[in-house]
Amino acid sequence: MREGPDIARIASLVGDPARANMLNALMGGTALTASELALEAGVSLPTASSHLSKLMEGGLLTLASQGRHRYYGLAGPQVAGMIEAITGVAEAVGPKRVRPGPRDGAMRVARVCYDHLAGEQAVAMLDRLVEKDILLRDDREIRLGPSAPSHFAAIGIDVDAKPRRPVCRACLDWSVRRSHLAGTLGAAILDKILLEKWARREKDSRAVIFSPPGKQAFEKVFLA
Amino acid sequence: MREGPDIARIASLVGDPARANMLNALMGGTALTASELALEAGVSLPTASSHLSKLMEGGLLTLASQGRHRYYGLAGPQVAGMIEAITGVAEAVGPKRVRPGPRDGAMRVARVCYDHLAGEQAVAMLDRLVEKDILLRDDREIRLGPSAPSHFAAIGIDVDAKPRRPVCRACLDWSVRRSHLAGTLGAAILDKILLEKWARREKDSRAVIFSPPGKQAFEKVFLA
DNA sequence: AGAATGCTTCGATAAGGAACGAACTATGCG
DNA sequence: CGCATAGTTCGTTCCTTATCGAAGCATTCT
Repeated sequence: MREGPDIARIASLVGDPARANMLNALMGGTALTASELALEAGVSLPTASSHLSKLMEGGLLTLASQGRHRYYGLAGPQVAGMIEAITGVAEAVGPKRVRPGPRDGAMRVARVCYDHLAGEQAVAMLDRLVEKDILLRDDREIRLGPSAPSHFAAIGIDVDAKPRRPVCRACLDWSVRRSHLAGTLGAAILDKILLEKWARREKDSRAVIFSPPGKQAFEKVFLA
Repeated sequence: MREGPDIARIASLVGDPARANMLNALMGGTALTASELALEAGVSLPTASSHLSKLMEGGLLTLASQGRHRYYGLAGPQVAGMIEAITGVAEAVGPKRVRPGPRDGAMRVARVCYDHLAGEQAVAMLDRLVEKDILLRDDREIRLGPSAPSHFAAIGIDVDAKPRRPVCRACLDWSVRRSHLAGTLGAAILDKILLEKWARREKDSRAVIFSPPGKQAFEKVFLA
């Protein structure tokens, strides 16, 4: 009965269906209000509020107050990674509650993971960027290559601004068991994809659907 | 309230303190009996048994019956990875319940992760093996290099036997945020380390303590 | 100021599940 | 064959916690 980090505390926070639904919704990357999360989890507003304060106290969420709106979001990439890991196990072990339909297929191809793109497309993109030495990877560490600033500047992404968060980070992909690109650069690329309307977010899902021309444009820029 | 994989179910299995302690104990890699796990979790035998059947039903454990002994073990590397991910969050978020003492330091340097070595030593080892082209890594995928068979044969490890489980696999390290070597090769190397008595397992802990000559020998073989 | 929205706190209820002792099954030993 | 050890099942008790309605704050709009 040794005392390590309190893993049961964290796991039990995720272990409630209502809270799990909320966290899952937040994996979409956008911060949501208490009412939206209540709807998402299928509980009343007071109940949701209670859950949210527990998640806050547990350090899994961050809160941004804007006037009378209070936006809840995942506390960070590490939390998002944990949720993906649990999802992976649930997926593998689960009694195939949903047969792999077209929606699951879409999730496998491309989905939002917290604030960046995940799925086969994202894995392929990272591979190609590394192959072209635009990014340099050494294990989990990913660094910008010499040609990165000009390459990304050409598509309107500034990688020179140095924010608190790392620019590049590898994030593990449960569907493909490979890594894809996270960090501010990963987030910026997802922004770009949605801004250019190369793809749209599936309503009420983390799936990202590329339009045929959008896919071509994406591949031209990132997989060429 | 969309229906994905049942993440709450899995998380709530880990979310009970008794079960969390059991899983944590099993992260040591050796399968344990119900009585041992009961002791570990600080509960009575019937209680432990009940928890164990829940974990079994949830697909998190495997059971190997040997006579009147029933050995429980983690269901696989994916489950182990999930536990490490949750541990990482708990560690980061946790109210520093235990100040980083010598034991924590040891865990950071080298520890057992399921069936292979983790920690700074393990990360350094993988880096070096890749650097020497004995292993080839491309993202999470790790393959054997041409010189691998002879190199490992020299220290009594046969990498040509092809079992079901992959020979090489990257496993994420919460203490260092980098990957170390898992898979059958990772397991074989840990075996080797313990067999040669280069290091000993800390009693009741996942920490692995190298003796001064053992550390030299290890570095000569794997970090040279 | 007054009304309306967004959210949290309070209080009561109810359900789930963790705990243990006792009884039961199964394997191994003399 | 009996006794001991390892483990599961059963039944009961008890505590935790999820839930919602009603009431209370806070912020914005008119």
